[in-house]
Amino acid sequence: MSKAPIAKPTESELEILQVLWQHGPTTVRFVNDELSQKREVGYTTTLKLLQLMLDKGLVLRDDDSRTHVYRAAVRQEETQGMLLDRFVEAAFGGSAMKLVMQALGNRRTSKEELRQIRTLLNEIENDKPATEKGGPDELA
Amino acid sequence: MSKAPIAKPTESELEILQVLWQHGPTTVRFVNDELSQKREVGYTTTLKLLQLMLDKGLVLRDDDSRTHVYRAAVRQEETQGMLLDRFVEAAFGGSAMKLVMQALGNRRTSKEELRQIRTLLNEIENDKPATEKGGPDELA
DNA sequence: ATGGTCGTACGAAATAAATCGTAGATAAAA
DNA sequence: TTTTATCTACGATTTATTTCGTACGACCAT
Repeated sequence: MSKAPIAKPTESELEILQVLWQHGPTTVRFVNDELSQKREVGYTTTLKLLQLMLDKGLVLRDDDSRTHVYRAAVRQEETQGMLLDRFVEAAFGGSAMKLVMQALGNRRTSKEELRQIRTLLNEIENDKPATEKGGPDELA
Repeated sequence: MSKAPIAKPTESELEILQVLWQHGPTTVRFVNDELSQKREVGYTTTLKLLQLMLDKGLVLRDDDSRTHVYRAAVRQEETQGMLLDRFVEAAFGGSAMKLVMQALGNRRTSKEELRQIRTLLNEIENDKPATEKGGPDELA
């Protein structure tokens, strides 16, 4: 199990990763179009970001054709978990509980969501392998 | 409505706020000592940070005596909530559910904590019925 | 008083992150 | 073929954040 020290993506990089996670391998143009729906971003800015991310190992690219195709090199869950750890530490003094309480307390949560959480709680309490880490390994 | 647009604290500023929230009004020296327990920080660095935070309105200070006393100007829950919103948006594409699931799933949570959450879930379900707010719904 | 300590103020350097302009190659259109 | 559009590379700038040096005044113990 190689635990490669994943670089922490910056906010902009995370935006890009979201696009790649959601849409799969794609071009700079596509990513830029996606980002542009939310805010104004120059094409070369997105390009530069992707190039930096390539250096950092956050993405991989296929440059067979002139128009390169980028894809995420880090898993969504893994990355989110890492960011969550840092965030909990930074904003909630390390208490994941407080975060959860706040997230649940100050938000409208649907019955269905509450049910899901109860189910999860049961799984955790029953020492179940709670998280199905399985999943197809289609990265890297 | 005094909805003063609270400035988003940076990571370092947040560290300082944590100290102020936890210990109440205190001096630069004390804050710096606290921070120094985790990592190396110069005294004037902490001082400068606090001065910048004063400008931003994140803290207030009593400079009656030579040794100034700083205190948080923003409330903990409010600030954490704001940061949480941003974080959920940036890292989890807006889905607080996913965040909670991940926070609960990937962590060893004590029985006591689980109990607290159940209690909270009950409160939410009874006291404050989940309001189906008509905002942009995230897919959970 | 006077030397040493502790405090604030503040400019500025060091670092990190995001943005953009321009050059040059390739492809597609006219 | 000439022109126009598209793409990558990459330096440079801008902006945000963090860090620190230095000056200088106040306090304290001798």
